[in-house]
Amino acid sequence: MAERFVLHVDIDEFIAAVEILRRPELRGKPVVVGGDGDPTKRGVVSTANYEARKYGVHSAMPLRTAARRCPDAVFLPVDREAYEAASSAVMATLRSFPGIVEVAGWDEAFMEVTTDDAEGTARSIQRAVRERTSLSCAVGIGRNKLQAKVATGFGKPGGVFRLTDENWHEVMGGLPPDSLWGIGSKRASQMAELGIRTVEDLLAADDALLVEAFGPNTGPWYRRLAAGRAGSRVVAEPYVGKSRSTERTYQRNLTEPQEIRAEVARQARELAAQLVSEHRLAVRIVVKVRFAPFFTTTHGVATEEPSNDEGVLERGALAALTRFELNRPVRLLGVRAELLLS
DNA sequence: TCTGGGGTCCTAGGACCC
DNA sequence: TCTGGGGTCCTAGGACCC
Repeated sequence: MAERFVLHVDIDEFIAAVEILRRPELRGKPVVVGGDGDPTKRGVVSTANYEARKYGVHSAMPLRTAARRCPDAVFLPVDREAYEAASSAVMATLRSFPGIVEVAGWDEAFMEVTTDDAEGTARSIQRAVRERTSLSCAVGIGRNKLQAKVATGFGKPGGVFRLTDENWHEVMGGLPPDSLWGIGSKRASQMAELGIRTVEDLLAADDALLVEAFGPNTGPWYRRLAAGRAGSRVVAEPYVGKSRSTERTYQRNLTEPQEIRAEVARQARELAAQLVSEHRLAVRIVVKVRFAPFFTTTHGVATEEPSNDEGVLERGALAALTRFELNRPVRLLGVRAELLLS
């Protein structure tokens, strides 16, 4: 009997894999992609391949740390366009299967399928992706997005794993809460202080305690995560963004107010051009300043009217900038536009 | 040791209104 | 002298994800 399943497809070491496809001589060597490819500069690892991970290199690690842990690694710059092209090829392959495909990032997607052989379907997907893109993927099988997403982690690399109500408790019960999709390390530490050290503990936790610690919506939602019963429907419609932003970390800290203003103005104009090309209008402009060593604040202003005019965005950003006390060195500046939802 | 860039969603406090 | 309670909006910050 055909049943409904949610699958989660996740390309193995996606960015590194795309790079190695066009530089076959790198296969088998440790490869780290991040920043502009110079590991002496400010920047972090986007993806490391499995050879580099053996040395303890992982995503979001500072490039300098990665270089120290694995000095022999090949460091490559991020090339968005190449990954977007590879991603499109993967998604087109997934859409060739019957069912709903929801893109969830460059290298992952959810699918809602109806089948009497979920594992067989997952294997067919893996075969098609490999044939058409030369990329390898893991597939998680669940009854909702949460189960499918968590399942994929057990299938990596290249495998298939099923996680449903039948085995959720057995597989997840003893794991720490940050094994769940939506709970990170900060929440896990806070939970540990409350005596919640496993998914099972979280499931058994007192609702009032969770509400007090994490808020009226988030607290109960965490318990649903622990039960493996959360996640929205799989939808094919592309997501309509609510904001657009640009930001930049400078290789040397900025100290001159004039230079800081010029950079914020430049980013605001760049953002305006992006909004024009997407036919979107900003209703609010928010400026972000990260002071050295690493302290971040934001201030925003409403635009006089919804707009994507270069002058309006620049004036808004500069107005927001006046709310900061620029008395310390600045390592990052950013401008975000909150968009009119039509 | 040093910590990117692009996003989303939730929370909490204060303003404001009835 | 003392001033309730609820709703909504705005704003900044924090957590999380890829």
